[in-house]
Amino acid sequence: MPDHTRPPDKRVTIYDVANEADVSPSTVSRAFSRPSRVNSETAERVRQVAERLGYRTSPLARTLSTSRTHMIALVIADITNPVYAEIVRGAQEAATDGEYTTVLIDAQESDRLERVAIERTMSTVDGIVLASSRMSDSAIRMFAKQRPVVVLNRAIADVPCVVTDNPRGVRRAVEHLGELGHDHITYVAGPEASWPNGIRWRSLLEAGMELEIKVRQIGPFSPTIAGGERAAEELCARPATAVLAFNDQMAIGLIRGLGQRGVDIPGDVSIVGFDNIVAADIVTPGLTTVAAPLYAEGSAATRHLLTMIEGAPGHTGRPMVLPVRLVVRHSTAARNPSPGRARSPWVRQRPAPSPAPHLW
Amino acid sequence: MPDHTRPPDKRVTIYDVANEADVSPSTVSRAFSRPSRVNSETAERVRQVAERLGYRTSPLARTLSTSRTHMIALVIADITNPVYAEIVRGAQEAATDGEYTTVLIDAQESDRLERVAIERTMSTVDGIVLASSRMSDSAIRMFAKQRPVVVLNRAIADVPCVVTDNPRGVRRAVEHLGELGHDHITYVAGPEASWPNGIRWRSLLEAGMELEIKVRQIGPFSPTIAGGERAAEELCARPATAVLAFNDQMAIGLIRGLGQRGVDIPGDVSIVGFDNIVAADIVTPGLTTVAAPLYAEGSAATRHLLTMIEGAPGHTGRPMVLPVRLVVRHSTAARNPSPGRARSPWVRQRPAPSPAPHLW
DNA sequence: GACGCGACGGCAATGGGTTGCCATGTATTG
DNA sequence: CAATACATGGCAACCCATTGCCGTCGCGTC
Repeated sequence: MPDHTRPPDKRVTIYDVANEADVSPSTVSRAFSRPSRVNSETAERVRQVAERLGYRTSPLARTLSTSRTHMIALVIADITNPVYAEIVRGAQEAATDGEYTTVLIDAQESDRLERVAIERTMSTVDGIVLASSRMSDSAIRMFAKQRPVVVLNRAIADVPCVVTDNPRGVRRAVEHLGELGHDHITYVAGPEASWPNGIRWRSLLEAGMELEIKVRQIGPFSPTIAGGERAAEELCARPATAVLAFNDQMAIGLIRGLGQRGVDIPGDVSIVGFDNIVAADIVTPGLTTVAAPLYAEGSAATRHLLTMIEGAPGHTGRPMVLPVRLVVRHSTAARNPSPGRARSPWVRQRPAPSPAPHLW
Repeated sequence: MPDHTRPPDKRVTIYDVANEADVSPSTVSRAFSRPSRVNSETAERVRQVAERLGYRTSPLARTLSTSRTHMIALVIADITNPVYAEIVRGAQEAATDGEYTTVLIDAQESDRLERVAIERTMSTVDGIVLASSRMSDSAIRMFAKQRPVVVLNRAIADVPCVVTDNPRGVRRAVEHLGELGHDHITYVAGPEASWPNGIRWRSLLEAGMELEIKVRQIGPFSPTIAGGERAAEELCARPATAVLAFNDQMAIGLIRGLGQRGVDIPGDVSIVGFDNIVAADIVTPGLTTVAAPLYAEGSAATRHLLTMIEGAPGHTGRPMVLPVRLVVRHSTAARNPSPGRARSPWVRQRPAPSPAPHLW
């Protein structure tokens, strides 16, 4: 007789194992979830039987009684933005290490979409990482009341946060531009709902003050390549020699938009971005940018979330801040002495070439 | 007396509602999940009471009795590859429309990681979309036996598949290169475990046969920019005038790698990629590439999966094939008549510049 | 008036672990 | 040797909604 396993249409439960191993179901349960609570020999026997029967613990059933789903939600502002790829990786890794599964939510830059998606998912997850949330502080706090929440790239009182050192990043960028002779920097703003956008601008104000460099802001624009291209248009109306863009995608849009209008980069304008996405190394000229430890952001935030889920207080004091560094490439150069065209640095204005073929 | 809701530490269940509305729990349950099965007035009353008490149906408990989690897994080969962004979006949208939640799994180009992640998650989801799986056919079939599975970018007998029209895409690329005077095309291969890699090569063989263009293959290389750069090295040893790369990332790596070695693109070599990722429009020169309807891929696969979950047979006949188109940019040009340097088209070989600053 | 049928709603089992509490037996301590 | 402590394992309640099955009741029909 080959094997007398039970009818294959029925899944194996702790009761089956219990019968077979001659113990009670609770012992089987404990053998897996709290081995210390049961005699090691018994535990071993149970494990053997379970193995033989092909028993797999049902996470769903476990969930019902423990009300832990062992899932966390990772909410990102825009999956199309490559910055998030590494963040997601970092988060996944940390989650997997902790035996948690990650549900990814793409908010598509919409605070409404973000909110409804979270509402829909919240009851199914043990905690939430909000990466670059576009929601209001109060909305976030409301969620934080119902589930452990860690916020990434944003500082909110009373909610645990992980941020990068924006002030320092801006400072380094400004110093760099200052050393190149620029005495005026234009900030190309991203979404108003974006916290980094605000702090970058404020940091720029401050750094400008200290280093005696004038600053101004244009925007807001959408934090995409297209947004950067639109910013390029506007920039033409109010030329600048040095630009700090909210992020790399906008910076790349600027490079393209300005390039199409015959503006030389970095000859006429120096451009600095944020994030150091892969494409920053691909554009011509290579983009000088403030790099953040993306992977570390994702994993730090997630690890912190997991400790909160396990019951830790979730220290809400100062946000955890991660270091940044300036990556210098070729989109920044010494300020053009602009011989004789002080008022309007960009005199030549060749017609834009036919628009590039476009995406689906 | 302000309000006499039950102690706030306890969540509201159907039993609470049942008590309050003076019906049995089953009626409450039915009032929500099968309104037709209960008197409309009763249903309305129940709904009112539920509303007043702030009752929220617990998806977890529902899951246990229906054994439907209303979640699906979306497995992608590499979240770092921008192609997947749109696929994920399409899938999310379709899933959300069907009231399903998506669990994203990044396989990091590893078939082992892919398998263990799926094993870990399988019992928690109602179905799986496998986008560009790196697993073996048999592994996939095994999963398909346990849960509904739809495979994207790959054709496997007996498993529902969604693919893009690779043969046609390759054909168009070859025609394009042929028209430009190229009579020899080098295919730069991606991962051997990648199904599109295989079919693209076979399609190239076929198209070359018909159009009397010689073809050869080098590789495999990793399907990344770095992989393309390595391919560039190897390509230097065996020069070509026209290259078809497995995907855009490799094509971009080729452009950079060859460029650093002084090879002119498209003057000396024409390059065609696959996928039409955003960066294809950003490199210099713009990359000619075969574009696929990524969003549609994701949503089609997911919608099909959902119908299977709802009990549909999951037609496993021919795979569903989505159209592609060739996007011509500036990385392809008429074949250089190569005056006097027929044997070795790339004579000038300037020293590579210092390596670009690198990522974190 | 007897019978049949459909609408409505309740009972109780089900899904599969988890865990507080108690009982038993063995080991340690004074 | 009595008394207390600890290690083990079982009992049964619990998590919360779903659903097959049955009873009741009102209405229409022959």
